[in-house]
Amino acid sequence: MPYDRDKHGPDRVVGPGFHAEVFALVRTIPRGRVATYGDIATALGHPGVARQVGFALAACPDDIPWHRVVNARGELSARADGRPSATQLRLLRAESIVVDARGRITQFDRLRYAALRSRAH
DNA sequence: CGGCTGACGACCT
DNA sequence: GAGGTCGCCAGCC
Repeated sequence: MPYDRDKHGPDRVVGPGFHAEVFALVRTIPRGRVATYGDIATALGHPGVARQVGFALAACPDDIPWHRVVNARGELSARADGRPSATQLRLLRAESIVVDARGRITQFDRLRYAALRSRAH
């Protein structure tokens, strides 16, 4: 899915090129591992803009492993319809990541990609 | 200009 | 654990 400003908003958050930086970082998350929106924001030097990271991922290209990004509680974030993405769930399970009935990733702490964890300060 | 809205999150009851 | 508050940024009334 190509970037569509009308549907996905500005390709500019906390400065020009924010979306591209988010995509580049998400691409580094290994198969079978996950990261949080906040981890991405903090790693880019902008702790606190986790929401904007989510916004950016809504517009990401197909070759970005966006499904490996979940919220800080290790759950698949809800979409506009109030429910998590079935596609995200399928892609995660395809990587042997276990998601329980409430949408939470089992062993989240262990699967969280260390290289992107809160390196702020 | 003012208020509302998000694939969020840290804090406080 | 379940709720509520507030900060975050840009777009759109």
